[in-house]
Amino acid sequence: MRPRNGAIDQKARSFIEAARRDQIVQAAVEILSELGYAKTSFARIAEHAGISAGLISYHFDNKSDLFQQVVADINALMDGWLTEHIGDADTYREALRRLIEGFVLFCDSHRAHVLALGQLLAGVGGQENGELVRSQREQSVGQIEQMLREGQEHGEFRDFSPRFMAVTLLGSLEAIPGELFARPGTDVAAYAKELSMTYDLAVRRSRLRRITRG
Amino acid sequence: MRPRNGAIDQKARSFIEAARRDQIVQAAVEILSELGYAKTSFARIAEHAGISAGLISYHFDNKSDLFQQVVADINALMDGWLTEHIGDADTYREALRRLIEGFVLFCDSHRAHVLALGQLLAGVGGQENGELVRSQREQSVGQIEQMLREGQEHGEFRDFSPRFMAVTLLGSLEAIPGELFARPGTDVAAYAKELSMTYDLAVRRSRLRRITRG
DNA sequence: ACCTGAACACCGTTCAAGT
DNA sequence: ACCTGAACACCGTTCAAGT
Repeated sequence: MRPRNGAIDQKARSFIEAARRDQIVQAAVEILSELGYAKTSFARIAEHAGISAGLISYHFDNKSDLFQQVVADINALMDGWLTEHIGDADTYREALRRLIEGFVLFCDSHRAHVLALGQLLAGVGGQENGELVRSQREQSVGQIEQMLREGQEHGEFRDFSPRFMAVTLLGSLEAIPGELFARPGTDVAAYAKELSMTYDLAVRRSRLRRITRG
Repeated sequence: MRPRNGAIDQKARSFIEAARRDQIVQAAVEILSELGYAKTSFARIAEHAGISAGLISYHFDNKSDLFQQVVADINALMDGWLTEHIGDADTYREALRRLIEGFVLFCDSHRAHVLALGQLLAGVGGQENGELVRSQREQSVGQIEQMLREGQEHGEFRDFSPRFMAVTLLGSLEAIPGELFARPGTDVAAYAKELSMTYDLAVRRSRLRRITRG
């Protein structure tokens, strides 16, 4: 029958199927970033990719399935970028700095991807629509949360709710694509420095209580 | 002391037209918050309001016009709430604290409104779609930016780009509705305290340099 | 297996027609 | 002025039919 399409678990796909899915996702990213969510349709994606609209439905269960794959692919790209950027930081404080500055640089150098992602992350109200999108976001929160918690356990960060701080930081990060779009001339390096410094001030132990170190 | 909230250019409207528009906006808020953006259609809004779908098009130029009115109305509601909550704060530091905690409380006590807003703020990529939505956001950024700049001029805050910090803070604030939706049992009062403390740490002058204080 | 194009139900918008 | 319901072009999805 038809290929099983569940977005997340990588089912074994034929060479041509994998290629088609990549092609469609790529076209979706470009249309989303150029025309925005409202004007993004299967017809336009298909036209841009030089295929029929029906073929998209053949390779993806539905619109939501396609968009979830888009989000997953961009997240994977970003994850690789950030992992490489964080590298072997000696301290959690340094890792946090690199995470933040790395994210800003990623936004700057992948504007189309990050704009498309912004179009899709949207809200969290729709129940069935963004099920997997929400779980992707939950994963991002979880990764940041864990880094913050470990930093606390190593005595580098002050006492705060890691969950709360992860949500707060992620909010600040997700505001960046919109800002770069609204003000394309933004000094990205300066923005990155300001953001990492701001969160360094927000999470560090107070001077008075910082006794032990290293 | 607060900037005027230009709540959309109020065209002279008849009593019945104003009532209909309010009714339609109200229905849109409920459908958006309950079903999410994807499932929100004129047909469903009209059914929920007990009118024909054509009547919505009669009172609003188009879908975008309706949604912009929804955003404007919710923003006006929030603006009133925050203005009252900030009140006559003695210092900018205190005003910032009240702004942040007031916003968290607003999100908690107006979940439907704030969820609907989250569905609409979405991305910034679509060119014609969210024109006024973007300008509303720009206005929010501008108001926060001005408060931060004045706080700097009064020597209460450290040296940072007010524009950058406003965008960063607004990002953290806009992450709240999603978090309250994802974790309805969140301790809202504690969240508010953590957030205001976090930004207090982020913007205050360093202990060493804080000499004068009026 | 892979892909197209027609068919279907639904969408936002328009508009002739009613009050 | 206010409102309806039919008509229109477009949407996502399905599916018979082609390779």
